[in-house]
Amino acid sequence: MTQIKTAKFTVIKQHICQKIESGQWQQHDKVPSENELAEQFSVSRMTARRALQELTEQGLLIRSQGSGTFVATFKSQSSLLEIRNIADEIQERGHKHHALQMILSGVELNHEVAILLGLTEGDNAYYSEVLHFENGDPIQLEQRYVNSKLVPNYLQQDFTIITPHEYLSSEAPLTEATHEIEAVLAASNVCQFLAIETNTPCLQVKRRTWSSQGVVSLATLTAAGHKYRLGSHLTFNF
Amino acid sequence: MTQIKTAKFTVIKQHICQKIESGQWQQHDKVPSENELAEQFSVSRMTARRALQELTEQGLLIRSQGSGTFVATFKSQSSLLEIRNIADEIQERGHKHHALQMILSGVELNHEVAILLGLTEGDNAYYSEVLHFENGDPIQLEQRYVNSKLVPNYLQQDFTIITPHEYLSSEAPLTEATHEIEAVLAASNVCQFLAIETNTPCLQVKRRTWSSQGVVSLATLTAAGHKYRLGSHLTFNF
DNA sequence: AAGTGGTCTAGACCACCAG
DNA sequence: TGGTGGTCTAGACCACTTA
Repeated sequence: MTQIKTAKFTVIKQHICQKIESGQWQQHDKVPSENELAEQFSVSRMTARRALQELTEQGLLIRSQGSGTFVATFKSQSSLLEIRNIADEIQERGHKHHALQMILSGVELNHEVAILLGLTEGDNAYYSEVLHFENGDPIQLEQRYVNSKLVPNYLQQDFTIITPHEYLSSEAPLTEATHEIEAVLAASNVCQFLAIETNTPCLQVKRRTWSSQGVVSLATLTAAGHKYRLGSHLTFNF
Repeated sequence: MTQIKTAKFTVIKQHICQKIESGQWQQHDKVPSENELAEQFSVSRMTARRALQELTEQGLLIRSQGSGTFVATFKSQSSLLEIRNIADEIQERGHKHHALQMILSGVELNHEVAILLGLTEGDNAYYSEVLHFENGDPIQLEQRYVNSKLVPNYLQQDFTIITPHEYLSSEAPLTEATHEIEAVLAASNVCQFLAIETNTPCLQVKRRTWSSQGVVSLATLTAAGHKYRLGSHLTFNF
């Protein structure tokens, strides 16, 4: 049995999150100062500070030198701000989703992917390529590396009946994700899959997802620019 | 004379950025360890660590416990989850921002733009085109319609010394925004401004912003795909 | 003037990865 | 085993805000 030790700053973060989530601390309430938290949790000020700092970066808190730390405003929402299942999105548009599983296999990691997955060059992982269709029209190619240590049964799935995202969410619940969005000209084989001309601009989203155990998966989602669009809606309620 | 002191960790960050950008440190090269940087800059390890940490969060570096810190892929990157001032973003990369004001005038609204601004076809509004440069390289074209009722003095500004975003934020604080992101082939005149070939894919962000009084502005931000990238970092603590 | 956050130091112990 | 990053401490000085 491996007992994973929870860092002290994580305990403090969770404590603050719980206060906010439960409503005990409302928007724009003052939260305890670094010194108060340090004393309360019997840690150094630097450790209490880190908890406040990270929650600030995550947008839950707002800090103001000289005056204090306050609960931020809720909140941003959008398809970019949440990780959606493409099948659900398509169905919500009243359209029909289906998928083709092009590749599903083990793979030996190169240096770059290994580092991004938190593994080592030469380690084995899983790789899948799934093409998603909306009303019979190919709309998105999903190329995905999966950490085989965290999701050992990935190769036994049938991704024509469940999306990789859906399966991964059930096996290793998301705790964190990063997106990088670029406009690219897709490789010619990708263009063939998507049934577009080779000089069509494509939106490419690289998504890295974490569970509490570490990096779960590294996905490259490519879609033709004229068929697909990302949206986000932010609100700032002062 | 106000002398702004640069924090030590910022100096180290800029040094590392410069090494990467100049090509002295290539992708996946190992960068100096915390201890090496601490000695080199005569700072404590915690300070050197902070520089590496923040650059990692910004996506320029990748860290791996036990093996070291490595250069990630370098591209300009901006966050999707907050509305940032492009001049600030560029300065945080240790680069120099400047802008050219191509157009600044009154304009009669067509049907589509009028509706998006919450006005009526034929109403007058303001229109600006500003080209943003990073280290002398044209990086983003900003085309913006502005609600003249909410920001009456827009035409009197000099957008080479303050960005439209900065000015609008001071005049009509943001309460809400929407983004739509697409990959497009830019019009030929836009390509000329951005100094790119006409078949280069571009990231195009359409941003509509609200203040408490209504729709403030409608901006189309176009950037070359190979120079610019959008990023977001999500956490799920709840 | 007191309290707050912002920066920084000079140590420490640990877990992990390499040779 | 030695180097790396991850966490943590117990101080310190500064800039800023509020009273």
